[in-house]
Amino acid sequence: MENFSEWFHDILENADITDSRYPIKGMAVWRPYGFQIRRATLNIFRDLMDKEHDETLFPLLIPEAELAKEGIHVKGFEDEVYWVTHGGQTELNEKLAIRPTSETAMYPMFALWVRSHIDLPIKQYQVVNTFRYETKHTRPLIRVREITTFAEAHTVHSSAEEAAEQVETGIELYKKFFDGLGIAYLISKRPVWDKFPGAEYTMAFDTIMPDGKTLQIGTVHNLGQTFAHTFEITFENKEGNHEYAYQTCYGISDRVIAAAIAAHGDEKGLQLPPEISPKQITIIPIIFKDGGEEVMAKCNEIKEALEAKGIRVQMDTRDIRPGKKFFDWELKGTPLRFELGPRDLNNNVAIIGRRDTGEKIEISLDEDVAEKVAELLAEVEESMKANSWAKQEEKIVTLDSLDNVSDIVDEGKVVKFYWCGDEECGKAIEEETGVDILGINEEDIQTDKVCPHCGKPAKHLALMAKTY
RNA sequence: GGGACCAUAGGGUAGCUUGGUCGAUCCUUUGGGCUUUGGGAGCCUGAGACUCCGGUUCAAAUCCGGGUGGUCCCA
Repeated sequence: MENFSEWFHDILENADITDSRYPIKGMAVWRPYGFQIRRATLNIFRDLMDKEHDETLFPLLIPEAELAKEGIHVKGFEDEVYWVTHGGQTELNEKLAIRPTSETAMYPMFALWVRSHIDLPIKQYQVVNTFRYETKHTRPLIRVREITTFAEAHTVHSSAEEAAEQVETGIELYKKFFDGLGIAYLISKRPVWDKFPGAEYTMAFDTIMPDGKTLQIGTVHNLGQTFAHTFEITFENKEGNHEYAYQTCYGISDRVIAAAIAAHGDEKGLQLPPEISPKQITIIPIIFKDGGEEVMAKCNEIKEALEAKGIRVQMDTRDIRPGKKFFDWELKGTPLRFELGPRDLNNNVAIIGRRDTGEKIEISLDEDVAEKVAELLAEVEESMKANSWAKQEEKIVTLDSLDNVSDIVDEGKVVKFYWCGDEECGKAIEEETGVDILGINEEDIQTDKVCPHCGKPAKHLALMAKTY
């Protein structure tokens, strides 16, 4: 994968995931195959979220007055908001913003819903599309003007402690989610100058793309009482006093799918973790002029046995040569392939091919094929995950000096270094090296090391990288 | 925020410098037909493009201006 950008662009097109030729910059069509991947991904996500939250749906449009209420927040988004100004030919009295994110849509409602500590906590999420007028060059799934899959959770609590705990819960949820997709990640606390506009602090998940640039794939924000003050979200506590609520919010987006594609893909194409692959195994009957019926009959029997076990299976009966089918399904990333031809039938065996290792495994037809496939799927999943983490490990270097950091990052590395944590020092580092500080990877560490930039005692282990 | 480059069938390209030979090249894709089928099949026969608007000119895929879209670099 010499040129990741090019590879990524081609794979979206060739594997029928999205079509970015839609005539609006930064907006693309989810094609059926891609949509199935997206749906499977969301199914996993919803299963996780539903244990902790209620799913809701808020309107797409936000009155200008609400959006403008929270000054710091609006400043972070004002240059990228789309506005609805007309209804038909009539100019609206008040402009309506198309949500860039939903805090200002949700929180006025939270203010109505929260009266007493009994009403707390509120934990809700929604999966919606959001719009941002990106001015930088857009990239499908990574930097888009319509984020088609914006999964945002918002919580309200009666104490700062509880909100802080919720941040940890959010992090744990996302860990499980990314683990399920076999995506390796780095967790860091974003520098103060890079936190979510209006948040007290931001915890972020980044994954390292094949070219060494990092991609932010999830964030968890502790909002403190900032928005509660702005939107008057107050509750009566047990003592009968009115108090401002504490909030968190956290979200993931289309980028998760980009990360899954990038984490596992190779020269042959896509490689999907069994969890999100629309089909987990493809049966390819090898048919000659004679003896086709027996092969088909056996394939159908196997298909039913696999379905009975809850395995997502398809049979490719197209009238083309088997080799073409192999290439097609390797490109589309199906984890396993099942081949059966007359020769196999005579020997009472079949071949299972693994997409991840390329291995061809001969199995006896007397075996419990469905059981064997289920085992293999589990193995593939584990091995893809391990592989992804191993690749990430190779790309991280720990440095004592930042002298060559720019060159090292250009070689596709992510840098760990001991840092004092000071804002001015951090900004100076970014300025002088041209590399971003992702954030603090490990806090309050005990070390004799000093900050390589300012020489003060190091307090944290921080991460630096080129970012998407 | 600043800059560079690019736009030809569904995808990838040749042609543009020096306007006419373009009725536009090749690969892929694709409809129909026959033979095939254990790693991208072969033959026959069809289909499919000069990004948009304006300008220069006897003549524009080719030159000029702008729009839109794309790619990349720097902050």
